[in-house]
Amino acid sequence: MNIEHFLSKTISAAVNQLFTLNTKPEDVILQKTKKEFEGDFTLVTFPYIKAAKLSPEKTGEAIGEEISRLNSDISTYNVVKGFLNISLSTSFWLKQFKTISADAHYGIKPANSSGKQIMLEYSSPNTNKPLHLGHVRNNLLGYAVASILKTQGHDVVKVNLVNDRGIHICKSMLAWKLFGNGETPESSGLKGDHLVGKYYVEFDKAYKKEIQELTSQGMSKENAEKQAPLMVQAQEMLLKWEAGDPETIKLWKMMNNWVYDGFKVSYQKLGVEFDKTYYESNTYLLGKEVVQEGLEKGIFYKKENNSVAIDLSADKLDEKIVLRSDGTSVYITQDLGTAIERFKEYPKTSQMIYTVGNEQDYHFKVLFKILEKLGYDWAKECYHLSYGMVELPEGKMKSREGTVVDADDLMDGMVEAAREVTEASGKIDSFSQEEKDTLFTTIGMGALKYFILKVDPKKKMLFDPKESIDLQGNTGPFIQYAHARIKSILRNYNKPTKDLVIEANIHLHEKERELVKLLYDFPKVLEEAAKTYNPSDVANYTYELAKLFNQFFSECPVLKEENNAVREFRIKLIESTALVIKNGMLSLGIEVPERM
RNA sequence: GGUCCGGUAGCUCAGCUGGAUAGAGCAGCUGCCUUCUAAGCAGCAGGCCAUUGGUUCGAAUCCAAUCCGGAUCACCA
Repeated sequence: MNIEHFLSKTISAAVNQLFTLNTKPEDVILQKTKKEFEGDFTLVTFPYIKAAKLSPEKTGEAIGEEISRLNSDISTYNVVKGFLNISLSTSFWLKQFKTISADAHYGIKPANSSGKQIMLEYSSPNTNKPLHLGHVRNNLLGYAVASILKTQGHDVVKVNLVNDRGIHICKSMLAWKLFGNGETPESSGLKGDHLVGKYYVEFDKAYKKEIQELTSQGMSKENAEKQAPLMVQAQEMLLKWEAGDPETIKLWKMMNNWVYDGFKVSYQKLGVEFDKTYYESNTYLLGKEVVQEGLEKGIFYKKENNSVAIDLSADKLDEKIVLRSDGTSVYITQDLGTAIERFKEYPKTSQMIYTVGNEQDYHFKVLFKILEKLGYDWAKECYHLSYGMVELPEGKMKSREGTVVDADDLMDGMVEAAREVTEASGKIDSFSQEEKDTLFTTIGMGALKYFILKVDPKKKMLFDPKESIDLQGNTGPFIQYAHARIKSILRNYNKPTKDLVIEANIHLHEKERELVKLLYDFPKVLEEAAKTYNPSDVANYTYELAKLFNQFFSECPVLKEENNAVREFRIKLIESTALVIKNGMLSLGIEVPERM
């Protein structure tokens, strides 16, 4: 039921006949007719005027006449300069809509029906600090892309790779040991991840002070950074950890568990989840065999100092070290090992997607290239879902310096803002307290999620904490509101809608026709978003649909419509609209309320 | 310096596989609630699409150069 395709066929047949051309249907470029003009689809006639030996207008007329003759679904056409605007008949659109409204899963393919399994990694936090706005973008983006891929029938395995080891955790541990006085989440009343983050900041403050003292004594900045007692101690702690020192491991486990307790709460508020969680403490040694394998295949080479490297200069990626001279792994070694391990663990997986910020673009180019050179055929299916940084008006966020927008604060603030607006409206006075709280969360989180997801992932985005996220206009709550309005009408109707018949001979209001046309686009939008890993397509589409519904709502009565056939069509129309809004939003990880 | 990404209304963003008069929202100004939810609708105002050249019947969109901003080029992760 691809309309463009069958129109293209008609058009190519027409131009081939008229102008003795050999155009294929896929060469015909159709676009949606702009709002200011009458029509459903537009053909630009310039490409044909040469063969036609006619003016653009006459060419358009000729094609229009011929396709109307060939295809009875084309009701009228008009020509404006070099543009042929084609209108399909109302009965044709109603036929399309009948199919749409009969499909309870319109646009959504059955679970696991594609036969393709995709592993998608996202979130991947460090355990030395709480989540901030940057992580929020990562989590929401990863979860949304996973959901969108699921609408295409793919089996998506969501994985988290927790960075639970390394020097940064040792910094928090050391600071807690030195300055913490045994403080715990219970004793401080702080959420575990926030408590650990507090000591990460403490470390940095004390460390900076040490550096300053040393440099004022005449030491170079570089040396001071290395020789500051705190840094030396942190390094020692890391060595102890790697050696399995019981006391260090005990401290590490305790503090990491505080963090996990905290993350659990944040993840739940964000509404994200994972099928599998990996920990770097288990994977950081992986990849050494891979290096051996690469050496044997001659893909890697040993340098004089015993480190192992690969030359990627032919691919414009320079030389890259894959093993240090002391034989230990670098970051990319782990990633190589982990990737290979995962494909062994999930043999059905044919693609791996990494949701990681664009500051690591280079890293992933190198990673995929090495995997390819090692001969893993799935390497070309690996994809770096690279997203832009979230910036504040004063620039990048820095955890160490505390210039971050905390994820928990942000979420709580949004829910609170939703509460204020909702209570002021007085529309939910009959709700129970529990229903109210759920609604505030739905709206507040809807606003936050939509705000982030409507922006093209590739682009960096700006967030100004002084200007709170809007609840009006192009926002999540605007879309949620349209859904709630429809549900309200359907509640008032209070009868089953299943047996309502869509009559073929009703006249369509302009907004009704637009709604049908826009609903028709939904499956393509999801498909495209899945193909390009871009939730913003779905977000923008859903907003367009909600806006169009609001226009329809103010111009067309539903329950008060006196003509039976029209009224019943409208009920079906808004029912499908609500379903598409809901499924569009759910594919972004955003809930829609029945009432608000 | 090399590579990559970006520069569209006062602000935040769409549009970028070339097509008609460049779109939304916010902020500002006007109207519209005794009628299915006004978190809404209708309207006004706001633009040398960074600059310059090129390709084309046609360029915000493609190409080149320049300017501005950011990222990256570790035996860090």
